Amino acid sequence: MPEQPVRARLVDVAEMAKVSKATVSKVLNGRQDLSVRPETRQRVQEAAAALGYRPHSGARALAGARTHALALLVPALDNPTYVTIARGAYQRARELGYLSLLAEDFDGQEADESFNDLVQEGRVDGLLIASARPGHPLLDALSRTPVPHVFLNRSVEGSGRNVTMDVARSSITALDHLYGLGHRAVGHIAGPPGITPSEDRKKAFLRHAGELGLSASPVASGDFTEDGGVSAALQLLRPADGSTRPPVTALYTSSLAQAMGAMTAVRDLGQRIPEDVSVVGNDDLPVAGHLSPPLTTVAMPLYELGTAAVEALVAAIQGAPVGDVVVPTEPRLVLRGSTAGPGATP
Amino acid sequence: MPEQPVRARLVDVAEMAKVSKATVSKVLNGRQDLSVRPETRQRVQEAAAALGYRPHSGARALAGARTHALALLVPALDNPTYVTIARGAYQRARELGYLSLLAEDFDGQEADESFNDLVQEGRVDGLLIASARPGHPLLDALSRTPVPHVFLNRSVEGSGRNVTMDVARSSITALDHLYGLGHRAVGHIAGPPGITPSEDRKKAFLRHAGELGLSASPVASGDFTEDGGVSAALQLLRPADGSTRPPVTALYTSSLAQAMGAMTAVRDLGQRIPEDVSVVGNDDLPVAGHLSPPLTTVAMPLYELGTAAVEALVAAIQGAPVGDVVVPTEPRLVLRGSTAGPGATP
DNA sequence: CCGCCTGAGGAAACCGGTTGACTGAAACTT
DNA sequence: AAGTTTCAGTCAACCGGTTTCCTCAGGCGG
Repeated sequence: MPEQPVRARLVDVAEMAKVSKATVSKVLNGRQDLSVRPETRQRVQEAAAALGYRPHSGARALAGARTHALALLVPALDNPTYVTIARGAYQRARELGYLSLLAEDFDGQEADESFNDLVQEGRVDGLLIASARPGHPLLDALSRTPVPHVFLNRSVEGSGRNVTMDVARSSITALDHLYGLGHRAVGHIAGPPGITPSEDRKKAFLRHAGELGLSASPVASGDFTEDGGVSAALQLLRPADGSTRPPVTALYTSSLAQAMGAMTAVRDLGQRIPEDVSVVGNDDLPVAGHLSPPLTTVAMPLYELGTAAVEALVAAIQGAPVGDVVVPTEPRLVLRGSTAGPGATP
Repeated sequence: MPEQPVRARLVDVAEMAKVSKATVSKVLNGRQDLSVRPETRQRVQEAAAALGYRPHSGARALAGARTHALALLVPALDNPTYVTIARGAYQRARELGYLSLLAEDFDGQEADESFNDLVQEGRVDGLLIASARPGHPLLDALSRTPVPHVFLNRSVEGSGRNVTMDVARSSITALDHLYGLGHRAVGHIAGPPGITPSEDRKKAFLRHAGELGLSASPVASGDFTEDGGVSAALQLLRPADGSTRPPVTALYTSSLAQAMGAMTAVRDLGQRIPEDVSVVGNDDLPVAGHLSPPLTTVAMPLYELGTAAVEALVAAIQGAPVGDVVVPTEPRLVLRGSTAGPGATP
């Protein structure tokens, strides 16, 4: 017969420590509004530990306290960028006594589902939203049923609760590197219109291209996927009439997947990387080192973005005023084999 | 002042429909132990819809009913294999009235955390475990505090609750393809020892290699990562003393990442793909099409694995006897550019 | 006409915590 | 010595559902 080591409850701890439920609750939650003798406090803590006591999340949530859970909404989990962010969020949440759940929000389609399941059913205390874009159904739901939240990576203008990285700086870093190698005609593969970090990266790219006096700095947009990278790259690399060589000697892409697509496109056009065309990707992830050639990237502080977003959200839940946050860590160039001077010999 | 459109509660619905809480609860949960007039039923349903009523998950959980949530524990989220599985699980869970949460369990390190946060705190009704391996701390926790669960992909011998795919068939599919192209010396890159699907794939590989009478069928193990693929490939490709050519003309890998690593290794040895060495990967995912050359893979029914696991778990939660399940969908070869006959001309 | 059954729904206990109001004893004032 | 604080904790209501046991009204058979 399977023994039933029933979960220890608050009363069990109380009984064992010879105090009341109230005292146990207050001690374990570290509340100040109660004075306890150190020895009592210790008895309670020992009893809780001995019984392996874990408060029932439903009961806590019900009693008006919080669930101590957050949810991170990402647009696509097969984009490892978000996995890194999620790890940072999970870890930091844990340190702050929260559990971070992960939900995929395929560009808005599942937003209402998630919102209902997680917020309306009272499973979480707040949302980390990485899937925002203009007109996203979530924005609507949030205005109808307010719940603590922050936007990360993709910001929402005027929300006053954006947690972002210095994406402008990433364009500058990439461009400076390519310029230093001698490139004077550089193309940029941007993300879909309306997605903030992508727009910002693009603006910074164009501005800095102007500052450096590049002879050409065309931009093409595409999804953050491999396919998006392929088609955008083909636009940028198509030789001008009468020429046989691509109009740019280097590409800087908005995502890692786009960089992979761009590399495919370059090769399909019979060009070599990096001899004919250099490629720099955005976001450094393990795969980058395993492409051929290994991809030079701009490493963004993704993990820190996750931790910073959690910190901001938890502060908001605890009543602090929110505000826009920019993760202080600077983008960093990771030099690999996909970049070289224009016309380099193999 | 921000209006507070307080969540509708059960009583609100009851009031609006002019019935009692009990009736609303029973109607909405579709219980049979109550007879209601169709018109009453309808009034209740309309009221619930009008108020946008969603039951508070904590309250439900407390009241002894279930949380209607499951958790899927995967060993690594940056492995897109698990993302596909997770999507299948999420979708099917939803259809069955459950919410599927996702938790990363870095090969056991976070298992206890997750178990405590999710199971002990009563957040979920059951676990989908994709991160099992011999000696995993979770197995221990499960025996101490029983909770409905199934193992997927990585099975646990003797548990009688394994949901798996026909991995043996995947080896056969890959090998038949390579054999058909003329390969007689094929190497296999397996996963770490002790991980069931990897062991099974390896055994099937060796058995079928024997059946086909291959002249060589060496196996090397490595992590499921790119690096694991590189080092295993280097072992398999090292020319025998006195030879200048690799001892095998094709490689079949246990994961997609390993295949990417293998491709890197092949190139680093100055060999061409597929002219000198063909490569077949396991699991078909979008990236496979964007490598150079595009990777031939054996597509496994990952999504279906997720759905099947959820079905098994939900059945278990509802008291049905569990049992081992093999997803019926067969592995399928996805032909791309990384395979050709041995010694093919470019 | 009375008792019994059945259909439709209601009353209230309960799940496991949290929380603000309250109490008894000891210590301190005046 | 009596009143007032402070300390250390307790009491009991409450959160929002679910579930078991009832009740009530009407129909039916005898």
